[in-house]
Amino acid sequence: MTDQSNGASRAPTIYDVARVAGVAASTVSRTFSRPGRVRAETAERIRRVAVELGYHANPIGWAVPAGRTSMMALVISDITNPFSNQIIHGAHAAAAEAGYSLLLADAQESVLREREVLERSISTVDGVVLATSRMPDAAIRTMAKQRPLIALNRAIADVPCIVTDNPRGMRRAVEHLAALGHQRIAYAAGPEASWADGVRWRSLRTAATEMGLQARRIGPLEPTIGGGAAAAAELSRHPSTAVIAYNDLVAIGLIQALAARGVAVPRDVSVVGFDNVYAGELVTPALTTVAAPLHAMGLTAVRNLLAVIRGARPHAREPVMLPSRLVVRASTAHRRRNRTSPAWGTTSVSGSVAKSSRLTVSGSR
Amino acid sequence: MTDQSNGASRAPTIYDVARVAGVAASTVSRTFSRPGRVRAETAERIRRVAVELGYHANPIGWAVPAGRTSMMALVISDITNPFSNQIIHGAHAAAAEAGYSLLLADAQESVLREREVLERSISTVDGVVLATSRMPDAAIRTMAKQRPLIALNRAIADVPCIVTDNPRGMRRAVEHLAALGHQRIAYAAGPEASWADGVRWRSLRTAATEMGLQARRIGPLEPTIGGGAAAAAELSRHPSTAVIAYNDLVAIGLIQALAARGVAVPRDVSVVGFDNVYAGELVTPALTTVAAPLHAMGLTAVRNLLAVIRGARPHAREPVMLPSRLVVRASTAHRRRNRTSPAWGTTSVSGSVAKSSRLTVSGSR
DNA sequence: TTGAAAGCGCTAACAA
DNA sequence: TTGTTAGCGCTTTCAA
Repeated sequence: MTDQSNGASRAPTIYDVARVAGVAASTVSRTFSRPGRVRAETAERIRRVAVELGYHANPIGWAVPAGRTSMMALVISDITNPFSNQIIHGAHAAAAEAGYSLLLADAQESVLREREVLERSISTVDGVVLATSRMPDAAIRTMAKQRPLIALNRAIADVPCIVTDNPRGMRRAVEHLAALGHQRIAYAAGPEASWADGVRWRSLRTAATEMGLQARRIGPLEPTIGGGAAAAAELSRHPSTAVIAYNDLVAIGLIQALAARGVAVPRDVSVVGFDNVYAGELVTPALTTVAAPLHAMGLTAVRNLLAVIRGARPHAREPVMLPSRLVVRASTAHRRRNRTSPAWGTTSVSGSVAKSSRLTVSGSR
Repeated sequence: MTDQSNGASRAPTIYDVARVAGVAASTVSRTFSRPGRVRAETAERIRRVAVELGYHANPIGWAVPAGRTSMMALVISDITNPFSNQIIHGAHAAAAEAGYSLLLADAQESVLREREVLERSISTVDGVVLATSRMPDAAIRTMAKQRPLIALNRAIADVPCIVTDNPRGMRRAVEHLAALGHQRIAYAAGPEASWADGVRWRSLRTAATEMGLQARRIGPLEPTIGGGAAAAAELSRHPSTAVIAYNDLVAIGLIQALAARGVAVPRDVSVVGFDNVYAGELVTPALTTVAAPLHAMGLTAVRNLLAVIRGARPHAREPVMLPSRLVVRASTAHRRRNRTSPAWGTTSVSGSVAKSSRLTVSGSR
């Protein structure tokens, strides 16, 4: 009554093929790994038997003697974030191109889980890309000792890193807002454990100071739509005419929540995001944002990791910095000069700029 | 001058620990795999040595005798599609919860690449979730013989499948449009290799016929924003007052392209999408869509796969069907009765419904 | 409670 | 060109 129909019967091994074909196991191995070193007829016979038996080389048997698995791990702080999508895509492309498989691990914005998934996967893979890590520097350094590791979107001494030029991007954003006449800029901050958040806030303060503007900080916030909504509440209490958000999601959430309160973007407030997430083009008003080359970052991280795996010495001294640029769309506009503070709480619609946010306001009342 | 600072020195093995601790390798193994079968003192000593040496069990050594790797592959037709995001998320959650790692493979909408990545990973993993596959049924069945496999979003005889209730979802959409007074519905079709596309189109035709409506098909289209734009061109030539799109991306692209031509949604045309992608809530007008429980699908697929891996007999007879529901938002509205065909090409704005799409129109002229 | 030995699927080194 | 042997890191008998 025993029923093995489940495919539970062991897959055929190299020995099965060898036996049926009447050759030594090593010959079978050679047939697949170095063809040419096997007589054509023999190879042919072996190949036929292999197909017949449904033999497929088992890479894990191969990985033991080789000491490497041709897999790399991509540990990412939050898969849900649209931010992740393009990074994953770029990383996967570079990995596949090199014959590597990608082990994906989601940390769900939790340091604990990040460490868990990292520890589980690190010994299986030849290397690790750690994207937007929330772990402390020391923990990351420890991991980096075990396996080749590259940190993405984070700078850590003695660990090869890839970051975007946040300071320059932030400066561009501030210059843009200054040119539009804004004098006080609020920063809707991200998670405290975020390295990028720290850099962005410091860069904003520096740039603002140099240009004679005022900067203040709201948060920390969840790096999500919900976080943006929370920022709106805070912003209502202490208005600003311009806000730079930790990321696009926060910016979008902020715009929506502001709209629900009758505050229109960009009429009353200008909003700038970070990351240039796909949805940012789609929303109304389209989001002005500091674009990070997400796809390129994933790509570069994996390529550099491969180089390290193959024995290159990472120049851990200073992080590889990828350029970022300001994408100006519709969520920023001239500060209105007819009032000193924006029309918080009023619902009057007038002026030409106002038209372009009319919908959002009327739609949510 | 040889410099091994690269961490290239082999990681410590169970034998290293055994030697230093002065015990047999099997004792070290036991210490970690079945504590309790080792004397407390000995175990303690071994553990201390392990930490000291920085020993970490190598799962690939473990996988050889065990014959399983505690990894599963998720092969997905297109990572770029926001659709994928939530599926991946659900799948990862279920896998992690069971102590499994997830090997992610992107097919980039190419049958060829799909087969490649699948073949590369299939023998490494204990099972495969094949999401939105574009491969022919026969090829999938062949793969399913090699390893436990579950198809997501696709029904294949003799292969365990998980699908959403497309017919019911489509019927809801049609009923909704009929109730709004629409009599001709255009379907903006997806890729020809897409199983879901076939089901959706057939369901639309059936539902339309039963309700005495007319249905026609535009496409095939790329399942992207660009595909939606292409549909807009076609739609201009043969107007309809209502369109159901293969997915949300097509719907969004269509709405945008229509707006660029001065056709407003939902004033002139009502548009319904499929999938309930995140961005659908964010766009203007917010998208009416047939929601698939994407996260639940990823979750269910992995859980069922785990069951099969553990020896359960999959009930391959009929696919597991997850419910879908219609999410009504702002991209659908009553058909305007003051004209027989919509105001294609005109730019007049009037009526209360019109207001809610004013922006899109004015913004893009 | 511990040790010795064999074996998982594969490759590499050496012999024939 | 092919076969034999040893070994990758680990677990699992079987003895002691």
